[in-house]
Amino acid sequence: MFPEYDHQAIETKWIKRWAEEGAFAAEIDPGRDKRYVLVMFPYPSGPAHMGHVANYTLGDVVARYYRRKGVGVLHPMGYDSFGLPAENAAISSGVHPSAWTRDNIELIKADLKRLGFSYDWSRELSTCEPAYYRWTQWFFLKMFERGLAYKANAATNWCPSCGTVLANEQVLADGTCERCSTLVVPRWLNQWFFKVTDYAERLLDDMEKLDGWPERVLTMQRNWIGKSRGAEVDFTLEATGEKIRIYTTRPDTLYGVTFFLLAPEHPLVDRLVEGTEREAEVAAFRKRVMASSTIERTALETEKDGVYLGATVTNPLNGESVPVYTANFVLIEYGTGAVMAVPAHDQRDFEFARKYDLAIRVVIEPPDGELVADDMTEAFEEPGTMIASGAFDGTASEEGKQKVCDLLEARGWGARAVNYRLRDWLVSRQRYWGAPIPIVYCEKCGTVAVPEEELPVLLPEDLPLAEGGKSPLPLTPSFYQTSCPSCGGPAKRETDTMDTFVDSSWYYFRYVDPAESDAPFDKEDAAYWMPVDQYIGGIEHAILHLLYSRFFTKVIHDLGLIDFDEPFTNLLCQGMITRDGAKMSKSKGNVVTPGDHIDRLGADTLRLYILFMGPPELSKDWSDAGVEGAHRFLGRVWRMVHERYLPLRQAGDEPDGPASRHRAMRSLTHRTIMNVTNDIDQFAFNTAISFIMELVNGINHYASEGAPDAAVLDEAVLAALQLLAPFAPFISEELWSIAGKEGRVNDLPWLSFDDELAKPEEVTLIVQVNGKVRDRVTVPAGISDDEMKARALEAENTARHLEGKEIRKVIVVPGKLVNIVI
RNA sequence: GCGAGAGUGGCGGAAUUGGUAGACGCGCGGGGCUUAGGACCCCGUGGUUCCUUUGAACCGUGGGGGUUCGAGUCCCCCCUCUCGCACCA
Repeated sequence: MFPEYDHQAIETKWIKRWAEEGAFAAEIDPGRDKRYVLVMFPYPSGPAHMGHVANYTLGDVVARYYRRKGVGVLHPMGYDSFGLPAENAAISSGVHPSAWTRDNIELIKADLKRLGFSYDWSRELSTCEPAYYRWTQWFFLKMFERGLAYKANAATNWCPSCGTVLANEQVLADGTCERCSTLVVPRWLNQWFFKVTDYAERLLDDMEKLDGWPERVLTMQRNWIGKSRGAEVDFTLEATGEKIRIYTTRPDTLYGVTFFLLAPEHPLVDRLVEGTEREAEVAAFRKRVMASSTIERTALETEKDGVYLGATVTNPLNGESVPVYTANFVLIEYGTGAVMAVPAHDQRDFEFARKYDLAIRVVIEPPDGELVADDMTEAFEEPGTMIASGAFDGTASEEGKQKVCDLLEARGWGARAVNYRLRDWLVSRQRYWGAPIPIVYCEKCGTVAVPEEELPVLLPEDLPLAEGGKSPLPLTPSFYQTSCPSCGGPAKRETDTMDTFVDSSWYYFRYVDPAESDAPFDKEDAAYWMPVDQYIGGIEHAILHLLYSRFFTKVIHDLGLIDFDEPFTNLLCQGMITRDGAKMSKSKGNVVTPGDHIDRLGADTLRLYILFMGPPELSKDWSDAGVEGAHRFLGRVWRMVHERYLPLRQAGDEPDGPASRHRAMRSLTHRTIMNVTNDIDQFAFNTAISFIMELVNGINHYASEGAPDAAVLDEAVLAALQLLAPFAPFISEELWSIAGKEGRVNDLPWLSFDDELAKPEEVTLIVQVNGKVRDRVTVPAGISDDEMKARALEAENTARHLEGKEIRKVIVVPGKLVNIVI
């Protein structure tokens, strides 16, 4: 008898062994190719969940594979450890965010270690540690120096539940907070921003370099940046003669302007109605609009609404006078906050015109006929031919755009312009558990940067949360009272902290040298390891984290610290793990905890199953029965070594059966090496595993049908263990040593295969008659087309179908198929 | 509405360049071992029909057309689902 497969003992043993032997340390070796394999670091909110297991297993298999391919691998791990959940936990349970966070780091770390991930643990980092956030603050200062960090009044997204402002990217499509699902409301506040818009063009253009990224992520980023080309045009306010600038993408429709719109927040609105009978009405209107949530205001279904402002403007192109309204659908933050309205060719303007009985003038004629304004049911927004447009009549609208722009520029009425939907990144948060913004306000000197050598601005970790979960920082004089770095006089610190997305926008640089104390990272180390060769993470970060990281990398490039400007060469977006088709969540009660499965079935089983479930990028539904199957397979591998392999080495019987039987086994072995290698290269782990399963089944058959050839069996079993090692490293390592082999299987060079051996000796020839499969014939591999034809024609079942028929054509696919056309 | 992706057995999913549809696994059925159950091993498993058997025929990759000797794969039209963006002028 042989020992049972005791996954707990085996896994405990090898975790310890690998740690003692420093098996996964990343070392710089300029003579060797490198791979930086990174999986998005977790937010430590408790033990690991299945999404973590799926993500980190993927990364680990890739890292282990590359290591065995002989390249230097950097595979690090850390924690995104500042953030709101820590404060929410503090509110509900009274634990300090700092303690809560550090406890959770220990919980998730324990799970990550149990899963056998091959991290270089010496590089572990945590964004809430002063040694780390010191450099987050340093980057803020660099941004500030370059005018990329600025403070401004702006309409912000306020989450009433989180009690803080949010970045645009953190507001979901339904207008709710991405963290707590509360409806976000607008607030006009003085806040810190990063000038991402300065980089809009580069963020867009450089996507060309990202051919290792999924197309859908690039599309999402492209849409988010939202570049549009058009023109800015100055209209003249008739009462005062001052110019009001608008932005339009349709300069070709300038002759169709019949009214003019201002965003309710536009500063001109107040001035126009001040002291008039409309003042109260307009004020009430604006109050109503601004009070509605972002979602209400931006929903397509929201009815067009507006108020006449009692003013008129002149259209520079035709000198016409049109009325000025304020309207709910005009956004202050896009373009200039003022819009020319062309109801015939813009759906929103059309609806507004119908509601307020304003003129509709057709100036673009559709290719297929005339358009009558009174009969229109919707705006005509497609290209056409310009009409009722003076000298431009008869011009195609696309061409007209250019010609009108030429005229605008020639006359000084306007100019070509580009606009982006992308807004500057709002980075200040009225929260406690984050990196303090390193700024001081002095009555004399104004806004002053904290000098670099005074970093970090330490976050006091002994403060309880204030009333209602608010940040204690503004209430703590020992924190905010300071002296001005410039004049030495009394000054007040900024009490806002940074958005946690700032912390995570540069962490991958820190891993190259997390102990570095003179800089955020060592330039030479970064030159070796960066950029990240393979980044892996959830699709939910397609915009937020990935866009911010790209921005940071470009800034770091411009600071002269690196000579590349994209952080992630290849990106794999992992699908979600669901249960019964639904996202796992505590409220639904469908959470599957990895820890339980590791205890019961082992980390190897869990790793293997989660990869076997399906392609990485697909979302996958968890099955308890399925995971049992993976465990059963590992049991078969265990028995294969103990029942088939070990006894044979003692017995040494003469091999049974013809040479072809043994040659077929070798062929399967080599074919499996080929297939598994190809599949891992393409991240097709599910099929790679199924090939290993076939090999193991094949070995068991081979060894049970008669005495195997010792060398053939040796080759097959050892190959199976080596191929299995990246997926199930513990059992592979254990069986490797049980098989009496030296060293760690996880360190062996990746297997190569023999092309000739990988080809089977015999192939099944498919015989079709008129495209329908009628017979299968086993033939030697590599026979000629003529022989194939002959064998096909004499096949028994084929002959029946050919009886009395005339053969018109025979198609031969070499080595595969013969199709007889009758 | 715009953009991206996907529809294959009871289930998860396989199928270079068009060339055996359903690999591998789960589940299910049958058998072995066992006092019994579990575990394990062996066999079977898309549907329908026919046959005593060996077996055979037809249907079958969301629906409908098409190209081709041959279509899950290519082309056209349609349906459904998922995800992202949605008053950006």
